[in-house]
Amino acid sequence: MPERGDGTRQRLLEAAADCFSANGYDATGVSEICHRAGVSKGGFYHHFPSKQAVFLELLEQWLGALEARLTQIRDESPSVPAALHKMVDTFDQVLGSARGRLPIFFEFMSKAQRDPAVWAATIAPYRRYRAFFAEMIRRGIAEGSFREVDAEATALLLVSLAVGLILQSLLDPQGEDWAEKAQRSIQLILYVLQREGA
Amino acid sequence: MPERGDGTRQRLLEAAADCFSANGYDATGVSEICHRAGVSKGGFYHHFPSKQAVFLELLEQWLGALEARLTQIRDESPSVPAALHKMVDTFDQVLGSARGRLPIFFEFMSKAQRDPAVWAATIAPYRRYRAFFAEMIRRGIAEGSFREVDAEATALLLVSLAVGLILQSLLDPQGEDWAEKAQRSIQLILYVLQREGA
DNA sequence: TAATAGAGACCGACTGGTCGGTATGTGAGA
DNA sequence: TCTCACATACCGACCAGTCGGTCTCTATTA
Repeated sequence: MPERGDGTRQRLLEAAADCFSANGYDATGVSEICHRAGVSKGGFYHHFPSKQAVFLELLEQWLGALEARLTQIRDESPSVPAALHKMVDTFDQVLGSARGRLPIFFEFMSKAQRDPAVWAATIAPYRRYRAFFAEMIRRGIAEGSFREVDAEATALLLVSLAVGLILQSLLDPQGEDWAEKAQRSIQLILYVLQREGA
Repeated sequence: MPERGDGTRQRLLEAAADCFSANGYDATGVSEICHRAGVSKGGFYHHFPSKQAVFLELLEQWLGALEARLTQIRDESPSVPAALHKMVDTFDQVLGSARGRLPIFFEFMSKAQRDPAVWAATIAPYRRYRAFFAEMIRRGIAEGSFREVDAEATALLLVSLAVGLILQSLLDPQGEDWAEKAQRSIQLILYVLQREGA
């Protein structure tokens, strides 16, 4: 049962996400968020202690959703390579559906450099991602899909590649078919992982 | 022959770079830059039309220097794989020496999303990087070091990897030995490129 | 059931301070 | 004396956060 103020709170969060995406954190005023949500300034500060609190909550939502999606794909896939491929397949979905929201990503990174609170909120899930993929690699080795590679190093490679691709696709959205590029790159990596090489 | 005001201008640029690195673009006030440079606000606006102009000039300097360094390494190396390895070797140098300055990187990206001027200044050199590496790959194929891969796709892979590694090393500086990780990753890629695989 | 008291939701004017940028002044060199 | 390189003082806009107050819903009591 939704509490009385939950709708307002949610509207504020969504409005904030829109504004931050469109204009960036610093350039977005609290009053702008309020206007968009149809809430007064007082209402805003009733629900959130500060502008940054909204920012952090959005960060948590976003990273959490991504992790949930990845976990879901992993659990639905028959094998580790299949799961990785599936993740790449949804790459452009992720990019497409959240296109407008992704620019906040940079904002997070940028802020994380300076603000310990943001840093903690960013680095923790990020390390979980690395651990998540390392675990996948280990599983792949166990199930016989992969050679006996260094799981941590390979996970780092995968995450780096993903991060780099996302970053570039953000920077230059219509420059390339990013999903296809991602597809190719991951295939190359998988090829190396799977083969019995020297 | 240095003009009368060149020293001041340079001091302003350096002060701005320091401030932007330490606190970010938005959080840095023009007066802060002026104070650090020992110049008045009038002096600042005598040399630069706006705060953004300084930002753009720094961006240009930074990207240009990186490109020059890469070109130098390429021209000094006996073969393409050697050049790539050398570039990776200097990876931690780049990270280390410019550690403090690199966070502006995010700022650039962040701003490039919204500001056409910054976008243009960012995307142009970035595309040159991709072309630069594609050309290197092609050269590697010509000299017999590499298999006949898709040069553009491989260049994208390399750049993505580099970007991803840089980004992560910025986010989590003392988490890993990033130079070594980079080393490993690039070796993996080179291994694939060089071998005569199926 | 009706009156009442209180708590949480929300309003919007206001504040204290900051910041980018400008207008004007000034001293030194040509 | 004229110009260039800078200094000083200042403006107007803006913005995060505050504060006193109102409205509405709910729980209690008579």
